[in-house]
Amino acid sequence: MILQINVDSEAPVYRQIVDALRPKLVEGELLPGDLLPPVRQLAADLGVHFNTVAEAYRILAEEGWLDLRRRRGAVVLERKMPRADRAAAGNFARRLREIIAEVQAGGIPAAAIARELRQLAEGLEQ
Amino acid sequence: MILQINVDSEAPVYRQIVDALRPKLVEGELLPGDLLPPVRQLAADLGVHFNTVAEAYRILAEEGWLDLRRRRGAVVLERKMPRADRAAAGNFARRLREIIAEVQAGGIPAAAIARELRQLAEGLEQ
DNA sequence: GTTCATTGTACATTGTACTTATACAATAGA
DNA sequence: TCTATTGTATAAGTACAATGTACAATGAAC
Repeated sequence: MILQINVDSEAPVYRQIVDALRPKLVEGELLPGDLLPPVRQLAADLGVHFNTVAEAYRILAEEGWLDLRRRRGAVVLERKMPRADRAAAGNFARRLREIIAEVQAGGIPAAAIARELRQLAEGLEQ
Repeated sequence: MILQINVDSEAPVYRQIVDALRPKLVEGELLPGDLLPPVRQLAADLGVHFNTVAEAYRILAEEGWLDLRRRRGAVVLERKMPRADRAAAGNFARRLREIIAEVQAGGIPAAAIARELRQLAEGLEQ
Protein backbone atom coordinates (compact mmCIF):
# COMPACT_ATOMS: atom_id res chain seq x y z
CA MET A 1 0.00 0.00 0.00
CA ILE A 2 1.72 3.14 -1.17
CA LEU A 3 -0.68 5.59 0.41
CA GLN A 4 -3.68 5.96 2.66
CA ILE A 5 -6.84 7.98 2.43
CA ASN A 6 -9.20 9.27 5.05
CA VAL A 7 -12.87 8.75 4.29
CA ASP A 8 -13.82 11.29 6.96
CA SER A 9 -11.87 14.01 5.21
CA GLU A 10 -13.82 16.66 3.38
CA ALA A 11 -11.29 16.51 0.56
CA PRO A 12 -12.44 14.32 -2.33
CA VAL A 13 -10.68 10.98 -2.57
CA TYR A 14 -9.15 11.61 -5.98
CA ARG A 15 -7.55 14.77 -4.60
CA GLN A 16 -6.31 12.97 -1.52
CA ILE A 17 -4.60 10.51 -3.81
CA VAL A 18 -3.03 13.28 -5.87
CA ASP A 19 -1.93 15.14 -2.75
CA ALA A 20 -0.41 12.02 -1.28
CA LEU A 21 1.48 11.01 -4.41
CA ARG A 22 2.82 14.42 -5.41
CA PRO A 23 5.22 14.76 -2.47
CA LYS A 24 6.66 11.36 -3.29
CA LEU A 25 7.24 12.51 -6.83
CA VAL A 26 8.70 15.89 -5.89
CA GLU A 27 10.93 14.50 -3.19
CA GLY A 28 12.19 11.64 -5.30
CA GLU A 29 10.66 8.84 -3.29
CA LEU A 30 9.17 7.84 -6.63
CA LEU A 31 11.72 7.99 -9.43
CA PRO A 32 11.44 8.15 -13.21
CA GLY A 33 10.76 4.67 -14.52
CA ASP A 34 8.96 3.51 -11.40
CA LEU A 35 5.63 1.84 -11.95
CA LEU A 36 2.57 2.78 -9.94
CA PRO A 37 0.01 0.11 -9.16
CA PRO A 38 -2.79 -0.37 -11.73
CA VAL A 39 -5.88 1.68 -11.04
CA ARG A 40 -7.88 -1.38 -10.11
CA GLN A 41 -5.32 -2.62 -7.64
CA LEU A 42 -4.81 0.68 -5.87
CA ALA A 43 -8.57 1.18 -5.86
CA ALA A 44 -9.06 -2.18 -4.20
CA ASP A 45 -6.41 -1.37 -1.62
CA LEU A 46 -8.06 1.94 -0.83
CA GLY A 47 -11.62 0.64 -1.00
CA VAL A 48 -12.77 3.00 -3.72
CA HIS A 49 -13.78 2.68 -7.34
CA PHE A 50 -11.02 2.36 -9.91
CA ASN A 51 -12.32 5.34 -11.83
CA THR A 52 -11.56 7.45 -8.79
CA VAL A 53 -7.94 6.34 -8.89
CA ALA A 54 -7.90 6.83 -12.66
CA GLU A 55 -8.96 10.44 -12.17
CA ALA A 56 -6.08 11.01 -9.76
CA TYR A 57 -3.59 9.43 -12.16
CA ARG A 58 -4.98 11.59 -14.96
CA ILE A 59 -4.36 14.77 -13.00
CA LEU A 60 -0.79 13.77 -12.27
CA ALA A 61 -0.33 12.82 -15.91
CA GLU A 62 -1.54 16.28 -16.95
CA GLU A 63 0.97 17.80 -14.57
CA GLY A 64 3.64 15.84 -16.37
CA TRP A 65 4.47 13.34 -13.64
CA LEU A 66 3.03 10.17 -15.14
CA ASP A 67 2.76 8.45 -18.47
CA LEU A 68 -0.42 6.41 -18.72
CA ARG A 69 -0.73 3.66 -21.25
CA ARG A 70 -3.14 0.79 -21.45
CA ARG A 71 -1.88 -2.59 -20.60
CA ARG A 72 1.34 -1.14 -19.18
CA GLY A 73 0.15 1.06 -16.37
CA ALA A 74 1.32 4.33 -14.89
CA VAL A 75 5.01 5.06 -15.27
CA VAL A 76 6.77 7.88 -13.46
CA LEU A 77 8.33 10.35 -15.87
CA GLU A 78 11.37 12.55 -15.82
CA ARG A 79 9.91 16.00 -15.33
CA LYS A 80 11.42 19.45 -15.48
CA MET A 81 10.13 21.98 -13.00
CA PRO A 82 8.16 24.64 -14.86
CA ARG A 83 8.76 28.35 -14.60
CA ALA A 84 6.81 29.64 -11.62
CA ASP A 85 4.00 32.02 -12.35
CA ARG A 86 3.77 35.26 -10.45
CA ALA A 87 0.65 34.44 -8.46
CA ALA A 88 1.96 31.15 -7.12
CA ALA A 89 4.26 32.59 -4.49
CA GLY A 90 1.63 34.91 -3.06
CA ASN A 91 -0.95 32.16 -2.91
CA PHE A 92 1.52 29.96 -1.12
CA ALA A 93 2.05 32.53 1.63
CA ARG A 94 -1.68 33.03 2.01
CA ARG A 95 -2.44 29.33 2.20
CA LEU A 96 0.26 28.78 4.77
CA ARG A 97 -1.13 31.60 6.87
CA GLU A 98 -4.60 30.03 6.65
CA ILE A 99 -3.40 26.61 7.67
CA ILE A 100 -1.28 27.91 10.50
CA ALA A 101 -4.25 29.84 11.85
CA GLU A 102 -6.40 26.73 11.62
CA VAL A 103 -3.87 24.62 13.46
CA GLN A 104 -3.31 27.29 16.08
CA ALA A 105 -7.04 27.54 16.57
CA GLY A 106 -7.01 23.78 17.09
CA GLY A 107 -4.74 24.20 20.04
CA ILE A 108 -1.27 23.45 18.73
CA PRO A 109 1.15 25.87 20.42
CA ALA A 110 2.83 28.44 18.23
CA ALA A 111 6.23 27.18 19.31
CA ALA A 112 5.46 23.68 18.06
CA ILE A 113 4.29 25.07 14.73
CA ALA A 114 7.40 27.18 14.40
CA ARG A 115 9.55 24.14 15.08
CA GLU A 116 7.76 22.19 12.38
CA LEU A 117 8.19 25.03 9.88
CA ARG A 118 11.91 25.31 10.55
CA GLN A 119 12.34 21.58 10.24
CA LEU A 120 10.68 21.60 6.83
CA ALA A 121 12.76 24.58 5.76
CA GLU A 122 15.91 22.66 6.61
CA GLY A 123 14.72 19.63 4.71
CA LEU A 124 14.23 21.77 1.64
CA GLU A 125 17.77 23.04 1.64
CA GLN A 126 19.50 19.70 1.53
CA MET B 1 -14.14 45.18 2.51
CA ILE B 2 -12.55 42.97 5.12
CA LEU B 3 -11.69 40.12 2.79
CA GLN B 4 -11.65 38.96 -0.79
CA ILE B 5 -12.67 35.77 -2.46
CA ASN B 6 -11.58 34.15 -5.67
CA VAL B 7 -14.39 32.82 -7.81
CA ASP B 8 -11.91 30.77 -9.84
CA SER B 9 -10.79 28.89 -6.78
CA GLU B 10 -11.93 25.33 -6.38
CA ALA B 11 -12.54 25.97 -2.69
CA PRO B 12 -16.18 26.72 -1.89
CA VAL B 13 -16.90 30.35 -1.11
CA TYR B 14 -18.08 29.74 2.44
CA ARG B 15 -14.78 28.02 3.16
CA GLN B 16 -12.78 30.80 1.58
CA ILE B 17 -14.53 33.21 3.92
CA VAL B 18 -13.79 31.06 6.95
CA ASP B 19 -10.18 30.59 5.92
CA ALA B 20 -9.74 34.31 5.36
CA LEU B 21 -11.31 35.35 8.66
CA ARG B 22 -9.70 32.77 10.92
CA PRO B 23 -6.16 34.15 10.61
CA LYS B 24 -7.46 37.59 11.53
CA LEU B 25 -9.06 36.11 14.62
CA VAL B 26 -6.08 34.00 15.61
CA GLU B 27 -3.58 36.78 15.04
CA GLY B 28 -5.61 39.40 16.83
CA GLU B 29 -6.38 41.57 13.85
CA LEU B 30 -9.97 41.05 14.93
CA LEU B 31 -10.40 41.46 18.67
CA PRO B 32 -13.10 40.41 21.12
CA GLY B 33 -15.97 42.83 20.90
CA ASP B 34 -15.35 43.71 17.27
CA LEU B 35 -18.37 43.57 15.02
CA LEU B 36 -18.26 41.80 11.68
CA PRO B 37 -20.40 43.14 8.83
CA PRO B 38 -23.96 41.76 8.59
CA VAL B 39 -24.28 38.72 6.35
CA ARG B 40 -26.17 40.70 3.73
CA GLN B 41 -23.62 43.46 3.57
CA LEU B 42 -20.58 41.20 3.32
CA ALA B 43 -22.44 39.08 0.79
CA ALA B 44 -23.15 42.13 -1.35
CA ASP B 45 -19.51 43.19 -1.13
CA LEU B 46 -18.38 39.75 -2.20
CA GLY B 47 -21.09 39.24 -4.80
CA VAL B 48 -22.55 36.09 -3.30
CA HIS B 49 -25.75 35.16 -1.54
CA PHE B 50 -26.08 36.09 2.11
CA ASN B 51 -26.75 32.50 3.06
CA THR B 52 -23.25 31.67 1.90
CA VAL B 53 -21.81 34.24 4.30
CA ALA B 54 -24.15 33.03 7.03
CA GLU B 55 -22.78 29.51 6.59
CA ALA B 56 -19.24 30.82 7.08
CA TYR B 57 -20.22 32.78 10.17
CA ARG B 58 -21.96 29.71 11.55
CA ILE B 59 -18.79 27.64 11.22
CA LEU B 60 -16.74 30.26 13.02
CA ALA B 61 -19.44 30.51 15.68
CA GLU B 62 -19.26 26.75 16.21
CA GLU B 63 -15.52 27.05 16.59
CA GLY B 64 -16.15 29.57 19.32
CA TRP B 65 -14.94 32.69 17.56
CA LEU B 66 -18.22 34.48 17.01
CA ASP B 67 -21.45 35.14 18.80
CA LEU B 68 -24.34 35.44 16.37
CA ARG B 69 -27.52 37.16 17.40
CA ARG B 70 -30.32 38.50 15.34
CA ARG B 71 -30.56 42.18 14.94
CA ARG B 72 -27.15 42.70 16.49
CA GLY B 73 -24.87 40.86 14.12
CA ALA B 74 -21.69 38.86 14.53
CA VAL B 75 -19.54 39.77 17.49
CA VAL B 76 -16.01 38.49 17.99
CA LEU B 77 -15.70 36.53 21.23
CA GLU B 78 -12.97 36.01 23.73
CA ARG B 79 -11.87 32.46 23.04
CA LYS B 80 -9.55 30.10 24.87
CA MET B 81 -7.42 27.86 22.71
CA PRO B 82 -8.61 24.29 23.16
CA ARG B 83 -6.41 21.38 24.11
CA ALA B 84 -4.86 20.00 20.95
CA ASP B 85 -5.94 16.53 19.97
CA ARG B 86 -3.34 13.94 19.20
CA ALA B 87 -3.97 13.70 15.47
CA ALA B 88 -3.77 17.43 14.81
CA ALA B 89 -0.01 17.75 14.85
CA GLY B 90 0.54 14.86 12.48
CA ASN B 91 -2.08 16.13 10.08
CA PHE B 92 -0.46 19.51 10.11
CA ALA B 93 2.91 18.09 9.07
CA ARG B 94 1.29 16.04 6.33
CA ARG B 95 -0.67 18.98 4.93
CA LEU B 96 2.39 21.17 4.93
CA ARG B 97 4.32 18.52 3.06
CA GLU B 98 1.51 18.29 0.49
CA ILE B 99 1.37 22.00 -0.08
CA ILE B 100 5.10 22.38 -0.30
CA ALA B 101 5.24 19.62 -2.90
CA GLU B 102 2.48 21.30 -4.86
CA VAL B 103 4.23 24.64 -4.82
CA GLN B 104 7.56 23.10 -5.70
CA ALA B 105 5.92 21.27 -8.57
CA GLY B 106 4.62 24.64 -9.67
CA GLY B 107 8.15 25.89 -10.06
CA ILE B 108 8.83 27.87 -6.90
CA PRO B 109 12.44 27.21 -5.90
CA ALA B 110 13.05 25.30 -2.69
CA ALA B 111 15.13 28.15 -1.33
CA ALA B 112 12.27 30.59 -1.71
CA ILE B 113 9.92 28.20 0.05
CA ALA B 114 12.37 27.69 2.87
CA ARG B 115 12.69 31.44 3.28
CA GLU B 116 8.93 31.79 3.52
CA LEU B 117 8.71 29.03 6.12
CA ARG B 118 11.41 30.58 8.29
CA GLN B 119 9.74 33.95 8.06
CA LEU B 120 6.45 32.51 9.26
CA ALA B 121 8.22 30.64 12.04
CA GLU B 122 9.72 33.90 13.25
CA GLY B 123 6.36 35.62 13.12
CA LEU B 124 4.92 32.91 15.35
CA GLU B 125 7.48 33.42 18.08
CA GLN B 126 6.89 37.08 18.69
C1' DG C 1 0.38 -13.67 -36.42
C1' DT C 2 -3.55 -14.66 -33.28
C1' DT C 3 -5.58 -14.75 -29.00
C1' DC C 4 -6.57 -13.12 -24.58
C1' DA C 5 -6.03 -11.16 -20.18
C1' DT C 6 -4.83 -6.83 -18.39
C1' DT C 7 -4.76 -2.20 -18.45
C1' DG C 8 -6.51 2.60 -19.10
C1' DT C 9 -10.75 5.29 -21.15
C1' DA C 10 -15.46 6.93 -21.88
C1' DC C 11 -19.83 7.96 -20.49
C1' DA C 12 -24.23 7.55 -18.06
C1' DT C 13 -26.13 7.37 -13.44
C1' DT C 14 -26.50 8.25 -8.65
C1' DG C 15 -25.57 10.62 -4.48
C1' DT C 16 -23.66 14.62 -2.13
C1' DA C 17 -22.39 19.34 -1.45
C1' DC C 18 -22.55 24.29 -2.70
C1' DT C 19 -25.25 28.17 -3.70
C1' DT C 20 -29.29 30.44 -4.09
C1' DA C 21 -34.32 31.79 -3.33
C1' DT C 22 -37.70 32.58 -0.25
C1' DA C 23 -40.10 32.82 3.91
C1' DC C 24 -39.63 33.20 8.80
C1' DA C 25 -38.23 34.60 13.71
C1' DA C 26 -36.08 37.58 16.82
C1' DT C 27 -35.01 42.08 18.60
C1' DA C 28 -32.88 46.92 19.03
C1' DG C 29 -34.50 51.31 18.45
C1' DA C 30 -37.88 54.90 17.16
C1' DT D 1 -45.95 49.11 20.03
C1' DC D 2 -44.20 49.06 15.56
C1' DT D 3 -40.79 48.33 12.17
C1' DA D 4 -36.54 47.76 9.95
C1' DT D 5 -32.68 44.98 10.43
C1' DT D 6 -30.53 41.02 11.49
C1' DG D 7 -29.71 35.91 11.70
C1' DT D 8 -32.25 31.18 10.75
C1' DA D 9 -34.54 27.44 8.34
C1' DT D 10 -35.72 24.85 4.47
C1' DA D 11 -36.25 23.60 -0.27
C1' DA D 12 -34.72 23.71 -5.09
C1' DG D 13 -31.22 24.23 -8.80
C1' DT D 14 -26.80 23.11 -10.21
C1' DA D 15 -22.34 21.24 -10.31
C1' DC D 16 -19.18 17.89 -8.78
C1' DA D 17 -17.62 13.32 -6.88
C1' DA D 18 -17.93 8.49 -7.00
C1' DT D 19 -19.61 4.58 -9.09
C1' DG D 20 -21.32 1.01 -12.66
C1' DT D 21 -20.71 -0.66 -16.97
C1' DA D 22 -19.08 -1.16 -21.47
C1' DC D 23 -15.27 -0.33 -24.45
C1' DA D 24 -10.52 0.18 -26.64
C1' DA D 25 -5.76 -0.73 -26.68
C1' DT D 26 -1.82 -3.65 -26.24
C1' DG D 27 1.93 -6.76 -24.19
C1' DA D 28 2.64 -11.55 -23.57
C1' DA D 29 1.92 -16.38 -24.55
C1' DC D 30 1.58 -19.54 -27.89
